[in-house]
Amino acid sequence: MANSIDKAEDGPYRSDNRRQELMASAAHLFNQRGYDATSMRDIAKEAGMLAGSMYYHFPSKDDLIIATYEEGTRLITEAVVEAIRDIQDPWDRLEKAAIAHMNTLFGGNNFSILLCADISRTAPTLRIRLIESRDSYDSLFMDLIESLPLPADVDPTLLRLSLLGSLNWSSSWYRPGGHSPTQIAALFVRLIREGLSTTDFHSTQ
Amino acid sequence: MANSIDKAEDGPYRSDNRRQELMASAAHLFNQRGYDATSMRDIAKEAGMLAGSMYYHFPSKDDLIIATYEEGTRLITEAVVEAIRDIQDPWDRLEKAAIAHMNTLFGGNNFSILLCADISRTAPTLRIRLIESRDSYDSLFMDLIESLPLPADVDPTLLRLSLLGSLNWSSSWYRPGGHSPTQIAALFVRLIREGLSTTDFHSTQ
DNA sequence: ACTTAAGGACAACAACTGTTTGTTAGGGAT
DNA sequence: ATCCCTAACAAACAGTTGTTGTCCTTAAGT
Repeated sequence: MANSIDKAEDGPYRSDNRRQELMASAAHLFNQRGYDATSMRDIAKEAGMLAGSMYYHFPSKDDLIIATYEEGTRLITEAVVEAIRDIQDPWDRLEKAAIAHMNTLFGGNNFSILLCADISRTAPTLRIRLIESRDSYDSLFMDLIESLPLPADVDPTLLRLSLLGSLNWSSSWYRPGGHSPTQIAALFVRLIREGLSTTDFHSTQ
Repeated sequence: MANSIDKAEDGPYRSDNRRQELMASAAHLFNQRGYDATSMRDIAKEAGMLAGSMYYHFPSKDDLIIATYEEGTRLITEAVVEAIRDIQDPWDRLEKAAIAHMNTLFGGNNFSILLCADISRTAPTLRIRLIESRDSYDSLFMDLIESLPLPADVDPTLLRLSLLGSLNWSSSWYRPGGHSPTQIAALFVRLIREGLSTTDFHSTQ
């Protein structure tokens, strides 16, 4: 299951092709230092090759960035879709989705968490491609939220932005050892579902 | 009121000192392109001087970054403190604080919105200084949240992170013309206060 | 065993990075 | 009228950036 990732397209590849390792190294460093602060030489060094050699696999740094980012959306989309497959209740679906979202972000895969980085300050050409990729994932949450029984005066888009804001912002403060990703996601969904009113109406569960 | 900003410390300055313009140009570009993608020459050009000349005002790029960032925390702290001064009710105080927060972010000052940029991927030396500055602002919200009547099973820290996550994430999607900063802030506070339960218990106000 | 292309090493590129240097025009106080 | 210091210019610094071309090695197909 590890040797067919992302070679969906075509072409003959040798068994010692290191495209995957390259992407993993890139994702790791992008997370650690950000896109700009990570040089092609840094990535190559971590992957055990020279900078110029990477241009066999990726025509430019931007293409490498896009590839890792899209791998991130692919993985997290897969996880969320799987998590809500058999759930019917709209609120439950949202909760399971949020939990899968968080567990994927902090579950060891270095790709999905790239989605949490703010891309609004990157170069326009690159940004457009990344936004495109993320939008397809966001629409998944949009559907979940529009399935909720909402008060008429609440904009579902604003609601999605609030939830995803809370969840994604966690990438800047989450550290293993405290609350688990599952706990965090469950609380954040509970917040927008029940609020914090201590009137005893909602103190159960 | 515009000529005494940030010259609180000491020293004789000439009336044509352009430190302020320099900081404004820097903040503008930092917001637009991010720290790394903004070169000293870019900033100097926007301010109408040469790169080397900036080193009279700031000993390094990091110092310039820190100065603009701290100006941002100063301004937003001022706005929030002012907004909650005469409010007593804990929930009202939180709401007014969130509203002041958002209005300052998008109110035209180019400094405060720097607080919304994710700094977890910047160079460690710089990051420490920025975190220090932001923590002092965050503690303001921590106090507001700890004053709320909270259920025992809700971690106030997690609550603060959820709210500030929602609010700050808006810097990546907010555009004038849609919902106002005030509306957005009010909704986000209402969410964690009442939730979205459509059981009619909380549909008043 | 031979051929071919995949995969990568290596060196060099021009452009750009933050920073430093030496120097100078001019405002402010004496 | 003098002198100091602010504020900026202009040019250069050494290092790093993404990228490219050329060359070599090696795995796979026949």
